[in-house]
Amino acid sequence: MITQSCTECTFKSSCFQKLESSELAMTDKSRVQVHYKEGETIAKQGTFMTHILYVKEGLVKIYRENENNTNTIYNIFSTGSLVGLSSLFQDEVYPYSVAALSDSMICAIDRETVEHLIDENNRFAVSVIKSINEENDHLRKKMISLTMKQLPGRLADSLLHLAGEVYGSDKFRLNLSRKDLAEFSGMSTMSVVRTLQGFMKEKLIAENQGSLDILDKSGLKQRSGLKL
Amino acid sequence: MITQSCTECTFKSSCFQKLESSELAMTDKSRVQVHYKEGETIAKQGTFMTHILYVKEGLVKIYRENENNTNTIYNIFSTGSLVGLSSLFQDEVYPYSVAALSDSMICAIDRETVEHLIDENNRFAVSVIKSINEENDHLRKKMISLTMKQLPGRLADSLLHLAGEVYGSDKFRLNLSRKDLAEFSGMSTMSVVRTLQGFMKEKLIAENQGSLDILDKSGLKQRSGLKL
DNA sequence: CGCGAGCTTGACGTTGTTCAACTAGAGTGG
DNA sequence: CCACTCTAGTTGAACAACGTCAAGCTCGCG
Repeated sequence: MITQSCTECTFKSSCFQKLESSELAMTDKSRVQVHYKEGETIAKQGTFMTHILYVKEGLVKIYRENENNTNTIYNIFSTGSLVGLSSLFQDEVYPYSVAALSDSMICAIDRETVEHLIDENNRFAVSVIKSINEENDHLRKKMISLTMKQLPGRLADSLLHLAGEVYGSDKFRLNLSRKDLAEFSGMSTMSVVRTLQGFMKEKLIAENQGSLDILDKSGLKQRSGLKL
Repeated sequence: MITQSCTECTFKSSCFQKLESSELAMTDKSRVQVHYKEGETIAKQGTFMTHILYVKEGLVKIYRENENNTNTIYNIFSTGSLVGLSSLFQDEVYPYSVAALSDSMICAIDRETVEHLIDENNRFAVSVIKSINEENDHLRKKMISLTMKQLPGRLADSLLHLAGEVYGSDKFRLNLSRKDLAEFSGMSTMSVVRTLQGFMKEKLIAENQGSLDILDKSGLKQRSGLKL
C-alpha cells in the first residue's frame, strides 16, 4: 500500500471526517504510516505516548501487561479505529500495550496535533467524545460480563463481540489464540479450550483451518445471558 | 442549603470552572437543585436522560440493575462529580441508575444545554474529555482488579479506592452496606463479611459505629497486589 | 416487647484454576 | 528429506476458591 496524504485517504475514521482539508494537511505533516507484521508490538506500555494510532487496515489488541507476567486484553480494534484517545490530556505514557493480531497498516499521528485540533475544532472534539464514550460503554459491558457471568457466558460474550463489533460477520478468520481469548474473557487458557469444545459439541460454533463459524447465534446469545 | 445561581456557586466542578459567566447564566436557567435523602433513587436506568447530574454535596452510587435481580456498582461519586458525561452524544436513556448513599444535594442540568456548551466552548469540551477519561481509567483498573485478583485483593482495592478517591481520608463514615461493597467488588455479600473480618483480625482496618479506619495502609496495599 | 433488615458464621457443593502429560503441526538445520 | 525442537492446543485429575444454603445474631424502631 502506498503512503498517501490524509486529504486523499479514503480510510478516514469517523473523527477525521470532521476535519477541514486545511486541518487534514496538518495531521498529514505530523504523521507516519507503518506496516506491522502479525505478532509485532506497535506500542509498549510505559513508553511516552507521543502519538495517536490509527488502524488503517488490520487488527490489533489493546492489553495491559501485569506485574505477575500475565496480560489482560481490554479490547480488540479493527480497521477504522483510533487507539489512544482515552489517554489524551491524561496520560504521559501509554497505560497499555498495543500489538498486531494480523498484518496491519498503522498511521501514527502526532498527539499534540490531535490535542490542538480538539482545542480548535468543536465538531472534531464532539466526535472524539463520542468515540471515547463507546470505549467507556464497552468497558462497562465487560465489567458486567466478568462479574455476573460464568465461563460459558463470558466466552460467548467475547465471541459475539468479535462477530458483531470487530469482524462484522458470523464467520471470520480467528486471529486470536486460545490464550488471547482467555486474556480477553478473564479466564484461563485451559478453560477456554474446554468451553470452546463444549460449544462445538453443541453445534453452536464450528472451527476449521483457523476459521470460526457461528452456527447458532441465538443459542450462543442464550448462553451469554445471565443466570436467573 | 439555599438554591443559588451557578455564577455564584462556590462548589463548581472543574468542568464548569471553564465556563464564562454568560455561559453559566445559561446553565443556571436550565437547572434545578434537589435534595435527596439517603437511599433515594436519583435517576433510574432506562428513563430518558434529559439531564446531567452534578453532586453538589453528598455521596451517590452509579449502578447497573441486571435482569436477574442483582446490581453491579460501577462507581461511587462524591461532592464535586458530574454524572452522565459518558452518555452525552451517545445514550438516549440512562444506561445505569443513580442512588444516594448519604443525604445529597444534586443539581440537574439540562443535557442539551451541556451538549451545546461543548459545541461552543473548547476549554469546556477538553475538560469534559478529561473527566470522561478518568472514568475510563477507573473502569480499566476495575477490570484488572476483577480478572486478576482474588477476594482479598478485590476488596482491598475497593477500600483503598474509597479512602483515596471518594472520601479523601483513611478514616471515614462507611455509607456502603456489605451488599454495596459486594456489588462494587464483584463478590458475594457473605464473602465481603468474611474478608472484612479477616482484615480486622489482621489489624489492617477497624470499624466502630459505622466508621471505617484504615490502620495499616501499606499492609492493605500489599493485600491488593497481584499474586506472583 | 416484637419485628425486620442487615450482619455473621459454619457446612457444603460447585466452579474454575493448576499441574502434568500428551499430541499435532510448523519451522529449522544438518 | 528427515530428525529436532518449539509452540499451540488438548485432556484428565487434584485441589483451591468462592458462592450458596441455612441458621442464628444484633440492633434500631415501632
